[in-house]
Amino acid sequence: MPEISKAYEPAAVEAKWRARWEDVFRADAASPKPAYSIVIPPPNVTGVLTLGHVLNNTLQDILARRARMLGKEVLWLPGTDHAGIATQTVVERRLRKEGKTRRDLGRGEFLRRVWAWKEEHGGIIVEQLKKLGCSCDWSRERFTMDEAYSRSVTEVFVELYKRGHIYRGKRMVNWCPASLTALSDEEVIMKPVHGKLYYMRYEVADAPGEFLEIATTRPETLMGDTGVAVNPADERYARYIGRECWRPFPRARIPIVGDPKIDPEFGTGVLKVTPAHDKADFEIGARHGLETLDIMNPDGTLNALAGPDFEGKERFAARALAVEKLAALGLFTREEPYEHNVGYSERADVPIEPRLSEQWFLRYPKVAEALEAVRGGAIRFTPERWTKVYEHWMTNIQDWCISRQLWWGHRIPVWYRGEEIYAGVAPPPDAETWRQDEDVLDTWFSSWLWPFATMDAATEKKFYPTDDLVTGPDIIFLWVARMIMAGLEFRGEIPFAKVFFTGLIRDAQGRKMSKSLGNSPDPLDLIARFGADGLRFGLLRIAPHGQDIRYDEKQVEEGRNFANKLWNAARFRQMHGPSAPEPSLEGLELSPYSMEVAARLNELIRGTEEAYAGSRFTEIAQSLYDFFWSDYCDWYVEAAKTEIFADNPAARNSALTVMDFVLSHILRLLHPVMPHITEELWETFGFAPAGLTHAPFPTAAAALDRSRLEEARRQAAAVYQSARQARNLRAEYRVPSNRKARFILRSQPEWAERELATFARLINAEEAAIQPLYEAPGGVPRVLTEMGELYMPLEGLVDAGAEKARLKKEMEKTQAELAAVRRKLQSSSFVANAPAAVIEEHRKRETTFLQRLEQLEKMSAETAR
RNA sequence: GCGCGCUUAGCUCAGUGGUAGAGCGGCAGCUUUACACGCUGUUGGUCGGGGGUUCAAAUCCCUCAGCGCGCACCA
Repeated sequence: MPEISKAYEPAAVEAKWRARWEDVFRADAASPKPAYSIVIPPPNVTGVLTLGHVLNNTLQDILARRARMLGKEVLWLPGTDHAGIATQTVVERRLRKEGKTRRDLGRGEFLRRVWAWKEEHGGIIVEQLKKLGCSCDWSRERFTMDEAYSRSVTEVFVELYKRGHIYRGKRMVNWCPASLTALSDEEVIMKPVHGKLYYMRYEVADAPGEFLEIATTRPETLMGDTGVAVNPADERYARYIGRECWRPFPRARIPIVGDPKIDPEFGTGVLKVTPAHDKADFEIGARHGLETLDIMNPDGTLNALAGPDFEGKERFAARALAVEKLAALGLFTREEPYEHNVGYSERADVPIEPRLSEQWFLRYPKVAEALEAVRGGAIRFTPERWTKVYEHWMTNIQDWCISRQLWWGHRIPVWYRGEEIYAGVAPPPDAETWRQDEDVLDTWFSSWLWPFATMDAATEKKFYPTDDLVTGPDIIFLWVARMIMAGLEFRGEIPFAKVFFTGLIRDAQGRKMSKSLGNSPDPLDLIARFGADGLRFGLLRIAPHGQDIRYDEKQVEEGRNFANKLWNAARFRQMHGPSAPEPSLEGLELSPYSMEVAARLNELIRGTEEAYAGSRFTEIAQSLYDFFWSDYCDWYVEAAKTEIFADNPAARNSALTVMDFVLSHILRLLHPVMPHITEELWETFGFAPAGLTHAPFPTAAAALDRSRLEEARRQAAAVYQSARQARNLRAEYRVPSNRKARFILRSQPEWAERELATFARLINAEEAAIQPLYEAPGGVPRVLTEMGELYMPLEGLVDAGAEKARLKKEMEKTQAELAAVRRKLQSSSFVANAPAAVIEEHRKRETTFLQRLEQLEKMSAETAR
C-alpha cells in the first residue's frame, strides 16, 4: 500500500488524472449502450474561465459523469463560438497599436490576422475547462467557424431564404456606434440614465412671435426634425395641425401634424419628430409622410446634413452645442433633471443609436411548435418559472436582425448583380460579375444550430436530440429559444429534453461580477489554492436551486476542507490493512453502529437519486457532506474504533469491511462532484481496477437484516444521544476534553452493557460502569439519558444545590414541552380533525415527557442525599 | 406599467401543513494514536409587517413594504 500524505495536496493528483483522462471520455457512436448527451454552451473563443463557467460546467460534468456510471454511452460535446464582435474588437485593438485599421489591411488580410490570433489565444478557456476536470469528448471539440459548421450555417441561411423566412429590408435597427454594426433587440440592454429634459421653442411659421414649446431628451437630433406632432384631441394645439413651424437650424419649415400616439400629459404635449433617429418617430413620420433626414454618421458623429457647425461633432458634444445655439437664438426655455431608460449595446456598453439601415431579417420559423414544446412539457425547464419568461417572449416575438457589419463571422451567402439577387451555398457560376454581400451573420445565427451542427451523421444518429442543457437564464432568448426553433425547423425534433437554468454568481455585496468592478475572482487562482474539486464542491454547495448565488471564498475553502476530510478518512482506513476490491456486507455480523451507518448510507443513496431527478444539485452536495462528515466520520468511525483497536478479529474485520463498504459507495456517489480525489482514492484502495469513471453508480440499497435493523438503530441512536449528553455534562463542569472522567450508569436497559466500551470511548471516559445500586452523593453531576441515569462523580465537587438547579431547568423545559403537547391533545377540535397518526404521535410524546419528568424528579430528590 | 423571484440565527442558506435546521462566525475547552483544512461543547431566530384559511401556518391565500431580475416604455 502506497504511503499517503497527511494533508490532501490536490495539484499533483489533479494533474495526474487530467493526463490520464485525456482520451477516456470519447463517445462511441456505434456503442450499443443507451445514449446520453449534452452540448456545452460554447464559451466565447476570446473568453477566459469565470466562476459562472465553473458552476455551469461543473453541473454538466456531474450529469455526464453520473450518466457514464449509470452505464450510458455519454457524449459531452465541447467547443467555442467565434464571438463576432468581441473577437473582431480584440484584434482591431491590437491593430490600432500598430496604427492601423482593418480597412488598411483589407478583408482577407484582416481575417488572416483574426485566425492567427484565434490559433494563438483561442484555446485558453478549453484548457481551463480541462483543469476543472470536465469530462468532455475533446476529440469532438467544435468551433462555430469550422468548415463543416460554417457550411451548415450557410445552408440554413439559404434554406430559410428560399422558404421565405429571411428577407432584406430598410428598417430602424439598433446601431452600435462603437462596433459600427446593427444589433438584435436582445443585445440591447436598457439602463436607467440620469439625463435632462430640455425645453425649447419652435416658432409657428405663419404666426411670427407665436411658439410651440417642445420637451426633448435629445436636442442634438433637432437638425433631423422633419415635423412636429401634437395630439389632435389636445385643445391647446389642435388649431396648429396642418400648419408649419420653423426648425431653428438648419432653418427650415416643417409640418405640424396630429397624431393620437402623442401623450398630452407628457412634457408640453408637443413632440419633435425625428424619423431617422427614433423608432417611434419613424412610425409617426411614416404615418404622415414626413421626410427622413439622417444627420448622423455610423460612428455617432454628425454629418453635413446637420449643418456646418455640427458636422464631425460627436453626438454628446453636439447635444451641448445644440442647447447653446438654441439659447443664443432665445429659443431655449429651461432644462430639468430627468431619469429615463436608454438602450445600451451589451458588448460595447455605449448608448445604441436607433438608425435606419438596410439589413437582413429573419421571420422566426416554428414559433408555435417551439412554444408548445415547452408549454406541453416535451422540453422541461428547471426551475419551472422560466417557462413563463419563455412564453412571454415567444408570444411577442419580433423579427430578428441577423446581419452584422463585421468581417469576422459567416459571410452572408448572397450576391448582387444590378437588380438581381442570388443566394446560394456556392457562389454564382460567373462569380466575377457578381458582388457578394459585405456583411456577416450574427454569431447567434450560428450558435442556434449548435446541438446538431456540431455532430457528424453517425454522432447525430446516436446522440441527437440531446438530453440536458445547462445554461444561464440570461440567454434564454438569445440562445435557448432559438435552438428550439432551429431544432424543430431543421431536424424536426426538439434539440434537448431538459434545460437547467443556473443562478447568477454575485459578489458578497450582491453585485454582479464584472471586470470593471474587479470583483470576479480568477477560478484558476482558486484552483491553485483549493483544488478543482474543492472549488467545484464549494460552489455547488452554495448554488441554491436556480437562485442567484452570493459568492464567498469561505465556501471554496470548505470545499477544500471536505476534500481533506475525505482524504484523511481514507488514510485512517488504510492504516489498518488492505481492503477487499469489492467490499460487501454479506455474511457479516454487524454492530448497531454498522447497521446505523449502513442504513444511513441507504437513505443517502435514495435521497441522492431523488435529488438528481429534481436537479437539486445543492442538495446532492449537502447530503453527501452531511453523511460523510457527520454520520460516517464523527460517529461511525469514532464508534468503530472500539472494535478496530480491540483484539476480536471477527469484530475488527466486520468494522473494517463496513468502512470499505461505505467508502467504496461514497467515492462513487461523490465522483461526479469531486472527480479527481475520488478517482485517486479509488485507485489507492484498489476497489476496481477499471477505474472510477465507469464504475457503477450506487442505486440499490444494501440489504440489511430487517429483523434486527430497527432495534439496532435505536440502540446506536441511544448511545450517540447519551454521548452528547455526557459530553455536555463534562463541558458544563469544565472537565477538559482531554481529561479522562469516570461515569456511572444506573437503571440502564439490558443491552447497554454490551455497548459500554464504545460509549466510554465516545465520551473519553476512563471508565463507564454500570452500577444498578449506585447511590450518588447529592452533588454528583447527573443527567437522564436513553442509556439510563448517568452520573459523573467528581473529586471534591459537592454542590447539591447547583445540581438540583440544573435538574430543575431540565424539568421546566420538559414541563413546557409536555404542556404544549397536552394543550393540543385536550383540544377537542384537534382530536376530532387531525389525522390519527398525528394524534398517535402526540400521545407518544406525552408519554415520553411524562416518564422523563418522573425520572428527573427522582434524580432531583436524590440530590438531597 | 406588466411579469417573476427573494425576505428564516451576526453572515450564507436548507426547510411547501404536524416538536424551527446546517455551515460559517462568536464564545469556552482540547497537540483525545486519520484530519488544527481538525475534535468537543455552547451562544444565536416573535421565520419582513398586517390580515385570512385550517384542529394546526416558516410552509396555503390576500395585502403592504424592502431588495433583485426580466419585458415594455412618454419624447
